[in-house]
Amino acid sequence: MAKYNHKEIEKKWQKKWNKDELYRVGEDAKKPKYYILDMFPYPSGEGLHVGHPKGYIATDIFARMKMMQGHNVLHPMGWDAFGLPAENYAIKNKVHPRVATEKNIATFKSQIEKLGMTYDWDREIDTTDPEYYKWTQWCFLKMFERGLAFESHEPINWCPGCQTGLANEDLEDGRCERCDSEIEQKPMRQWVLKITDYADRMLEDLDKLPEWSNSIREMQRNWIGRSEGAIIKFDLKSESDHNSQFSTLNSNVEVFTTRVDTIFGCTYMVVAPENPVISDQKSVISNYDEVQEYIDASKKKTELERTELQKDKTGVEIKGIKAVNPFNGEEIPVFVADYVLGHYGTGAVMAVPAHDERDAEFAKKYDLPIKQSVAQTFNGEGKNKVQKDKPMTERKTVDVILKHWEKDEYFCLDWKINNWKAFIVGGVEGEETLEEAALREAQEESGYKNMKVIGTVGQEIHSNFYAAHKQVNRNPVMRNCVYIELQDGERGELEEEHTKHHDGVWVKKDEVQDFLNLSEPKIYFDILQNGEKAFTEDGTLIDSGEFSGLKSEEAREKMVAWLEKKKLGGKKVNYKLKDWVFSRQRYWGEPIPIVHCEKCGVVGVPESELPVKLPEVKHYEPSGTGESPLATIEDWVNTKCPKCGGDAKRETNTMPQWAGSSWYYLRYIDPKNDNALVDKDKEKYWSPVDFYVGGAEHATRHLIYARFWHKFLFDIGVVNYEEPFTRLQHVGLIMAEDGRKMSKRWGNVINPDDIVEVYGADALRVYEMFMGPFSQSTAWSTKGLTGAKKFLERTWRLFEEKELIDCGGDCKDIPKELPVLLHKTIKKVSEDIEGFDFNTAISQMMIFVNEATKHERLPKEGMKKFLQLLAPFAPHMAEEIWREKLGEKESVFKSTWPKYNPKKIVEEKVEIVIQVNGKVRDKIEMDAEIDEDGAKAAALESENVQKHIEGKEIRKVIFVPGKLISFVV
RNA sequence: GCCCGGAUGGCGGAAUUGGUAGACGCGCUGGACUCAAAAUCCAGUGAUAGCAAUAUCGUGAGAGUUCGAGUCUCUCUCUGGGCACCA
Repeated sequence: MAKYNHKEIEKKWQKKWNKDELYRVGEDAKKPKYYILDMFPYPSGEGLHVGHPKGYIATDIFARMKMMQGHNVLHPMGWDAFGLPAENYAIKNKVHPRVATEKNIATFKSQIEKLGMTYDWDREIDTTDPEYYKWTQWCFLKMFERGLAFESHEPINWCPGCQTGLANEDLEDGRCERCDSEIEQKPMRQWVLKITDYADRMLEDLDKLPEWSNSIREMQRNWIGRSEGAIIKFDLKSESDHNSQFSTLNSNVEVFTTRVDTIFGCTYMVVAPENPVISDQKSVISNYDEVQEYIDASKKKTELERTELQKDKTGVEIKGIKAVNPFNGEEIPVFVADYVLGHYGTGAVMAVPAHDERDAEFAKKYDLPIKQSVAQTFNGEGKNKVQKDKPMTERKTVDVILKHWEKDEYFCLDWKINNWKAFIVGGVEGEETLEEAALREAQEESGYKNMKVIGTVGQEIHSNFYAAHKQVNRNPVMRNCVYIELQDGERGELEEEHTKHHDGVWVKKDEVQDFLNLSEPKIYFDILQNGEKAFTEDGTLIDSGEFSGLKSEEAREKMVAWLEKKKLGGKKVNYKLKDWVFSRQRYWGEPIPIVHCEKCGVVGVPESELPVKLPEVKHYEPSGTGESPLATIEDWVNTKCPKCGGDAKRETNTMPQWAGSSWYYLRYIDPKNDNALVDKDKEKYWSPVDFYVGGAEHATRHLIYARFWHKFLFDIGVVNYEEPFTRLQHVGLIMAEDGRKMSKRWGNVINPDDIVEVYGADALRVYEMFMGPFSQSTAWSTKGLTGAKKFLERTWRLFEEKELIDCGGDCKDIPKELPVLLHKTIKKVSEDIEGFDFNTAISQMMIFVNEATKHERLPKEGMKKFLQLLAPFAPHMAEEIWREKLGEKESVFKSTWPKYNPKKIVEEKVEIVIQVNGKVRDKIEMDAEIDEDGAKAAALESENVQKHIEGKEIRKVIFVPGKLISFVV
């Protein structure tokens, strides 16, 4: 052995491990199993760049440690190979996608193998292999049999670039995720999977996944977008020509709302352009042409345009009809506007501009009435809390915002008792209007004479509190606010009753918010400055008939019950998640195993005839007519109906790329089984996937689909547990050195093959794990890579140049700090690999190597343990030293992972920090077990501590054993 | 707009329950070796003042709690990600 030659070593051990079948695994009841999984890659034509294997390196390190800890580890790899790029490449270069795919897989595999991975290649899978997609088709048939896969003619997302329909999950900001084309809505025949049937279960079971990050669970919750509300029927009335009276039509419109409690504030209704009520009522709509014109215009807009213009809401009143609010019988106008979406809820909403921002915007633009029905509510806290045994009184008050006659200042009251800081507030008496009361109060409390009422500010607010000085509850105080401007400074004498409790002060505009200490005046002043926004939170119902006075939540329950009793609607749950549009009009995907028979209709291909193989075609181009290229192959399309034997045609749509990846992790368990998707016993042994590692971009696509698919397989008894992935970890990207994403386009791609050639696979592995926290994205640095390489070389030299002393477990003549450090290192590296904190694990190993380098003689046993820790990170180098230098007979990966001895990481002497008033003044070495008195005595001997304590009294001593002692003087 | 993260030296990043901020690596500076360079090794490296001991300041900004705050609370700024007219 001499110089560290990575090229020789790495090739040598890769060959040897392969030959010895080191990574082959089978079911072994004696060992605990561990299934660790990488998200399998799409084998693109560009090959891997150094960022791609980051996750694979991490799982490999993890897998190796688990192996050494005695687990039976399943760590497989495969290819998600159906998809558009291969097909587009085929179109361009006239190469069959199969050929291009095979070539790409070979490239990927060779790149991955050079990194020294533990993959069991006997279990390799490829989603484009008919033996694999047979089972994808089988899953589809099972869903079809249970009504979960069905044909639909609803308009779907159509990508004009890719010439295919897409699922919602394939869009990004209204554009095609793949080619960036603007998406159109196109009605066409589609296969759809009823994923919404599983929405609630997918939502609930997120709580069973504590080892998933909160952020991804939150993302899934948002994507599923469950909202609970009510359906309400509004009867329609039409205007008769003669007397402009409205008469009841035998028809109604259903709206969906989550805020039925605001319904007394509903002042109009809006239906989506797609809502069929418009054409149904054509005969009674007096401006039908205008309405139709609006609908046509909004149909021309793409979804993107409709949402991009979201600030500017447009709409047209549908004249000749009115809707009737079932709660109060009010007749309200009906509008058509494209801010209401056809595909969500019922495609119609009750508009409550006082309590919904979008409705408010529309109402302001078209000058529609705004009517408050829910009051913002404050409840007193502490001393101000309502006391049940004291009398309850209602009271109506007005807050007065009084502006100075020439300066930008406002008149406020500084209360001597209560410490309130507020505007003038007074009761509204008898028949007084708000304005009259405000004017009277302003004059009484301020003494100024000439003032002008400008208008009211904001909505009614309710306050519930206990007024201690009167010993009654104010329950509620219904407050409003009036804005008044002084005309001049003429002022009379103030009566004593108005000065004894508070002083009047002028406060500059910018300081008013800081001055005020009560919520209600703050809200009013904010509205005066910044304009009014709809109040969209819960509160107390007002002007809502029999429901007045209820809290929003209680009101919703009672109102839904009322609707159900009267058969005018009821409870309803809606989801943002849409059913999964599952057919693609492209070639390179799994054929959907369905035939269309003239007699029998849609018939599933019998299981015995699976797989339905993808036929050879001359052209892969999409037809553009919404049919897949398969439609042109007559002898494939024309077939016999499996039911009646008559003429039938095959389904020519193919499945989306997500299909094969929705269940692939199950096939690794039993990749060659021809009789079942997976053998039941094997499935029981290996599943679930204990740990799943991959990119965050799949949080709402692959991971939604796979969870759905898995739950379906659970329901039909293929798997024995409900959630496929127990622990989930995201890989952070590796950016290029210039901070941009690595891409052919920027010319900043680094190929791992080149790095392996120059620096070695081990250096690349160590570097990528050392770059930073695993889930964080970090820029590549070739300088940083040399640091990793240097660390490996220093480690190599340790075994090359130092004298290794073989003295059993317990060496007397070696530096005593080394065993302590070793056991600390064992602890840290083991825990950090488990937690995926590789950067700190490596840093700890560096500390160990730095210390060991200082000594000439090292304990052999300890150094072996260190080598075992290093082995998962730098497997080739570790194996070389283990076998060739230390002469071990078996692979280091067959050795047993070292355990740390808790007793050995306790140091005898520790540095105790001495603080005076929280500042570090000295550090003294003491016995680790020293008690407070001992530490205190030692600390007080320090010169520097004495200097800071001198002449002062020690008031308190805080002692943290083994850490610090702190004096407060 | 809403929901999650994040902000620490020249750079990547460390820091159990609040308890020595800057571990480890890169870079930089000086030195050793060398005819010289590379490689390697040794020392130094948050800022300011000082020969030094040491002192003061310092974890995006501002307030607060505490003997003590990168860590906890509130407000704000910037930034990454997700969702977005979802009624």
